[in-house]
Parts: sequence; structure tokens; C-alpha cells
Amino acid sequence: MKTVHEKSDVVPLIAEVFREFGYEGTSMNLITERTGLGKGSLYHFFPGGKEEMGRDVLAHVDAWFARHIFEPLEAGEPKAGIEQMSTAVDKYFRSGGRICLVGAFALDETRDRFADPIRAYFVRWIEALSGALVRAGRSSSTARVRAEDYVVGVQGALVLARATGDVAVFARSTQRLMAAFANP
Amino acid sequence: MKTVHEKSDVVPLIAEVFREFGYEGTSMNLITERTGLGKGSLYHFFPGGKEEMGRDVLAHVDAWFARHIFEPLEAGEPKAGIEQMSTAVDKYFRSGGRICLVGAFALDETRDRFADPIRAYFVRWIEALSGALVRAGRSSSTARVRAEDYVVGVQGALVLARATGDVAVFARSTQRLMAAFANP
DNA sequence: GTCTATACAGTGATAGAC
DNA sequence: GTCTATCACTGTATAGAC
Repeated sequence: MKTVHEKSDVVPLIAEVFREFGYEGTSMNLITERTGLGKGSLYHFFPGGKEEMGRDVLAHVDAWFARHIFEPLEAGEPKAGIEQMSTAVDKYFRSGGRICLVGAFALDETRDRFADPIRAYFVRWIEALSGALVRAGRSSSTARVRAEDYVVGVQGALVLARATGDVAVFARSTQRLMAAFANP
Repeated sequence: MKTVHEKSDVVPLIAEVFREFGYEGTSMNLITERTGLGKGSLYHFFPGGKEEMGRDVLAHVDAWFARHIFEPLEAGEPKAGIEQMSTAVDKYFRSGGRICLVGAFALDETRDRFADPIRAYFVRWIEALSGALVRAGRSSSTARVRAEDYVVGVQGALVLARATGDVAVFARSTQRLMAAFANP
């Protein structure tokens, strides 16, 4: 039986492999197992090999965040956008049970390979959140601080949740970070 | 010329390689280059190979933190211990220019290999800091929250500093986290 | 588009001379 | 204790049949 796949079907599967094993820890064999596609098929979809997969996976993550988090923060009513972000963050990171692929890529030399999309992801998140907080009435300096604290806190909580095996730290941290938005 | 090394001399060098490339991204060839030791010598010091190097490196990091951070927090005068922690953290992480090896190991499946030392490192840090805050007059629930926020914030700031290339986020975050210790 | 077969460099690890 | 030579294996990537 030959199942015909599209690139868009296989990218999310590859993303999970990268998320679990990291860029260097991910082998083509692992990707073959997880996707069910032979190497021929994989190189047909990704002529650039593993590096192209990495780029596409980062673009896929960025697109999800753009749709569910960045755009609601940038365009919509600020309070609703922030609430939407909170819900989406908890869903996406499975309440702390799933790490941030972009953050993980940032920590080792994988960052040098994908420096631009990695930087862009975090810069846009902080700026979108900061903008929403300004429109919600915070001063621009306070908004900047709160937005940075939030993104920093989410990343740190994901590290600690996985390091300690206690996912609850993620809920506690994000709850406090959200509460801090109310402070002037 | 044959330089005689000791295991204690070579462990910090290997630690830097793991820190830069991650556990999976680190190859024996890289370690050979950085340490100047041939494979024979390396396997003489580490019969367990790469995994033993990983364990020793984690133990080395933990020993540094125990001496410069955990013990001052646990044993000494609380305010002095917290100040000492702040100084040591800034020095160790080079003001955001150097990531946390333990946190990096925690993010991918490398965690499963070294779960115990990784968990112990973070648990001890949070508990030591929490204890110092209690002795400095905070309630036990507040102390717990502030300690968790601090360690989460340090880890998250290291991720963002490297992701954005802006190390200053580390100084800003740690400064705010330290200031929060004064709040009741 | 998918597969199998394969090239070939690099992997972690070992043996043995010095 | 250090080195070189070499192991068996896995890594990414390619070629070509179907």
C-alpha cells in the first residue's frame, strides 16, 4: 500500500521528532520511522535534507504562533488577544508537557544554522505582546518589561517542567505572569 | 611532547564542548580537538565513554553550584547568601553569554539519560533559595514562589539571550527577579 | 511519489605499540 | 598515559527501478 503524502502532512510529524530529540539528536532513520516514509520520499519532499526540514519545521511553528498568538495580539482587542494568547500557550505547550522547539534550537550551535527565524519568533512575540499591553493601558516601558518577563517565564518554566518532571510549574508560572499584566 | 593530564583538568574542557554543541551534537572528534587528548587517553580517563563524560560534566557543574551558590544559601546569613548567588550567577553565565548546560540537557531526550542529576540540581537550587528567603523574613509560600520565579527566570533569560543575540535581557531579568525578593 | 540499494564520511569505541 | 590504527556501526545523502 502506497499512501500519497503531501509536504504539509509530514512537516508536523518531523517537528515532533525534532522537538523530542533536538536537531542533532534527530536522525533520518528516526524520521523515517515516525513518518512512515522512506528516504527516497523524504528527499523528494526535502531536497535540502535535514537542514531544509529544520527550516520548514521552524516556519511551521512560526505560522501556528502567527495565527493563534501574534495576530490576535497585534490586530484584535488587546484584552481578548492576551486571553487568547494564554489559552493558546497552554494548549500548545500541553500545560508544560511539551517543550518549545524554537527555544531548544536556540540553546546549542543549532542556533547558528537558523539564527534568523529563531530571533524573529521571539522578537515578534515580545513586540506583539508589548503592543497589546500598551493598547490595554500600560505605559510603553511597563509593557515592554511585562512582555519580556512573560516570554522569558514561559521558556524558563518549560525548562524546569521537563527538568524536574513537575509540569505544574508551568501552570504556576504562567498564572503569575498573566496576573502581573494587571499591575501598572 | 607528552603532557600528562588529570581527569579534573579535562572535565571543564569537555563541559564547554557539551555546552556549545549539546550532548548529541558533541562528537569524540570535537572533544579530541578541544582537549588535545587522543581517543586512547580519553577512554583511559572515561572508560564509560561519552555517557561517563556527561555524568562527570554534570557532577562538575553541580559541584561548582554547590560551592558558590547552594551552600552559601543554605548555611550562611540569608541576605549575604542571596547576594553571593546573584554575583555567582552573573559570573557563571557570563551575564547571559553562556547557557546553562543542565537546562540544555533537560530539553531533549538527553534528560532521560541523566534524569537524576538534572532534577537534583534544580530542586536543590529552588529549595536552597526558598530557605534563605524564609530566613530573611518571607512567608514560606512567598519564598517558594519567589525562588521558583527566580530559577525559571534565569533559565528563560538564558534562552532568550541566545535566541535574540541580545545578552542584555539576562541582566534586565535577573535585576527584576532580585528586586522581587524585597516584596512581602 | 515511493521504494531498495548503496555510497562514503563520520560515529563511538577498542586494541596494542610505545 | 598517550598515541595510531582499526573496528563495527550509523550518519546523511544519492541513484535508479518501479
